[in-house]
Amino acid sequence: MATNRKMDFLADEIALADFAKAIAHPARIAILKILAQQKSCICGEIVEGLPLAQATVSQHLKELKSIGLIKGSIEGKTSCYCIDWEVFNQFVRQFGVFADLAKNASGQTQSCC
Amino acid sequence: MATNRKMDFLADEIALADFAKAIAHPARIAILKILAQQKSCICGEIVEGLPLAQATVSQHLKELKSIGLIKGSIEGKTSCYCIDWEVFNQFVRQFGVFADLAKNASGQTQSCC
DNA sequence: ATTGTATATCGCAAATATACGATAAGTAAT
DNA sequence: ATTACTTATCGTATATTTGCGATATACAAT
Repeated sequence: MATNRKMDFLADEIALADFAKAIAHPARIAILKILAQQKSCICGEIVEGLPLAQATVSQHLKELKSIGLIKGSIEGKTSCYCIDWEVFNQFVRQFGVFADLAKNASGQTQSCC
Repeated sequence: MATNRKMDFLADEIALADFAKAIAHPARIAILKILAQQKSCICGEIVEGLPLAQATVSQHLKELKSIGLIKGSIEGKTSCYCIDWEVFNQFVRQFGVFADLAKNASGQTQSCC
C-alpha cells in the first residue's frame, strides 16, 4: 500500500473487511472452531490441535484478541481463551447485510453475465 | 510463510479462510456492495465509485473473479460484472457454521474469561 | 532458590498483498 | 486507418502477513 487510503472507504466497509481479515487464515478459523466447541474456556491444547509452532499460534491468538473476537487471560499454569460472542455476533450481523442482498436478489439467481 | 502448511488444515477451513481473504479488503467489500445493489450488470462506474486507480480496481475485480464470487465479461465498450449468487450463497452457508455455534452457545453469552 | 511448565514477545526471513503508472489490447465511431 | 474510449496486464515499489527459533516472563511445585 503506497498510501493509506483506508479513510476513503466507509466505516462499516472497513469494519467488515477487518473482521474478514481476522478470520482469513485457516489457523484462525481452526482456533475459533476449537473455542466454539468448548463450553468452558480452553487453554493450550490449541497448540496441540494445530500444525504450527507455539509461537505462531500465540501470534494468531493475539490477532484474534486484538480485534476483540476472543478474550483471554493467563492464570498460573493454565491460560484461558474464549470467544467473545458479543463481538462475534456483532460481526455476523454486519455480514448479514450481504446475506440480505443475496436474498433480495434471489429471483435473479441466474446472473446476467 | 517459510513452508506451505496449508495442507495440514481441513479443506473447509481453508475454503472459508479463502472466502474471508477475498472480502478482506474495503475495496472488495465496496465492489460487492455496488454489484449487489444493481439489478442489471454494471460496468466501469465501479472505478468512479472507488478512491483507487483503474489498474488497482481491475486487480481487485480479478481477485473476486478468481475465487468465483463475481462473473464478468467485456463486450465492446462496456464491461459486465455481476455477483455469482450461487457461489456467494455457498460461502454464506459455510460461514453459517459459526453462526450456528454462536446460537448453540447463546446461553453463555457471558463468556468465562 | 531452583526447576519445570505454559505462554508471550522479539527478531528475522520469506511470502503475499496492495497500489499505481505505463502500456497493451480490444471495440466503436469517424 | 485513425482516433477515442474502456479494460486488462506488466513491472515495480512498498507494506503487510506469516512462520519460527530464541528468549523472556510468570507462576507452581519442590
